[in-house]
Amino acid sequence: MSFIKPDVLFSLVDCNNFYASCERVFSPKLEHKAIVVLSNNDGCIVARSNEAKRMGLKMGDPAYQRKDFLKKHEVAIFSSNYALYGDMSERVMSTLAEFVPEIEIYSIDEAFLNLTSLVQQKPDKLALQLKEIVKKRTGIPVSIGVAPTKTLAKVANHLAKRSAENSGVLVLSGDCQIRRVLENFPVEDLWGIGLQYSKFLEKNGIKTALQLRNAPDYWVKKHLTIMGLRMKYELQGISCLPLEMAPPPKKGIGCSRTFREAVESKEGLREAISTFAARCGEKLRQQNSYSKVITVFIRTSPFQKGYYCNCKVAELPTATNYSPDLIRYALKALEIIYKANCRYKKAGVFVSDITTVGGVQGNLFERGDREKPKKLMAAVDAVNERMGRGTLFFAVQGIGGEWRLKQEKLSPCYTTKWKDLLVVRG
DNA sequence: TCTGGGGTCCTAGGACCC
DNA sequence: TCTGGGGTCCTAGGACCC
Repeated sequence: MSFIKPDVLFSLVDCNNFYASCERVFSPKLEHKAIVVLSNNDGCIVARSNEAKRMGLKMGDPAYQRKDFLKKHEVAIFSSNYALYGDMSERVMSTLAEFVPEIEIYSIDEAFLNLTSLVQQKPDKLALQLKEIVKKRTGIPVSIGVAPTKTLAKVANHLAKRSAENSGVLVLSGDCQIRRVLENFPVEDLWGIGLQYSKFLEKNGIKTALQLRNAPDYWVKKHLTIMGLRMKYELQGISCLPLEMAPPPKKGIGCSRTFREAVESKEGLREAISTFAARCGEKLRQQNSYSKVITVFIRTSPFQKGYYCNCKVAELPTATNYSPDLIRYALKALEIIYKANCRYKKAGVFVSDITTVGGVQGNLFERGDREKPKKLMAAVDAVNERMGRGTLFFAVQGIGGEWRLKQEKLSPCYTTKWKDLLVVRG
């Protein structure tokens, strides 16, 4: 029995080792060299070039535990440079969009494409062309999987990446081929199967994607929820997950950081919390929405004795995206949960109960001009957009401070700062 | 000494309404 | 024909993704 509708064709384009590849684009001497990129505060390894993967470096390895190893093997180390990666991502995505109008930008380094209307050409040829043009224009290597559903396109992509012989492109078509592939595909590598589910499935004798595909509907739904059932159908070639071309507005927005050094003073925390609240405001304004609930949390290191973690959820009198308001209420919340003599290592601010511009509830007791704060924020955002984030900020956010990021191995912002522009010598 | 950050969705269970 | 507490909202918690 075949469920395959040959007229629908999804593709997943995934940048190979994205952060590491971005760094390599601007340092060609790193070609064929091992590269790792670290998380904020140079904490953990979050990206690795193939060479680094082959050395046994793992995603999430704490950097300090690997310091000697990295040095000994002359691994190139970078702090995360999100300005660079974000800009490179835009270049990759706009290149793809130029050739395939139906595109869903799924993450900073992945996009789903709908190739259905483009398969006058053979899909494998088309995918290969896309891969080449992206590499040529941006310098970023990508892998491409093509299949009748998103979940199968993920499978195809996974295999394309791992086998050199299909040159980074794999088209899955026909139920026979799909079954053959799924029979050898570990269930834990499926999109939507994490550690807990894979342990559970293993215990129940399900080790391959094909076994999951063949499990009874009611059993899958009972234990893996409706999401699991959808996944099962998708593995059968029945598309349940449509392409989402316009990202829906976020339902919650947050900003949190681990501090470079522990913070004990209330003043230090006030700076950090103000900065996070202001950032939440920026993000809200970016998607034209307002929030009515703000949550503040602070915590000490969970790896140390005397762990303290607390949060305060506060309802705002009226939905807002005005940074001074958000800062004011966040600091009020901080007062309630702050405990002296703690070495705080992390803090954050979340905003939720988000409404769109038109949905704001007025407040009877609200005073003053509604337009003025709006104009002020628009002006601040415009300056920061042009001159770089943090050019204009509120005094309470402070400058310096032990909580700010450690980024000792930061590469230049080659594509977003004039002063960092790459200089080519003849 | 040193261990990231930002999201999504689903379900169960309780409160409350009729 | 079958003849039963049902429906809605909210929250906490747990799974997942990159």
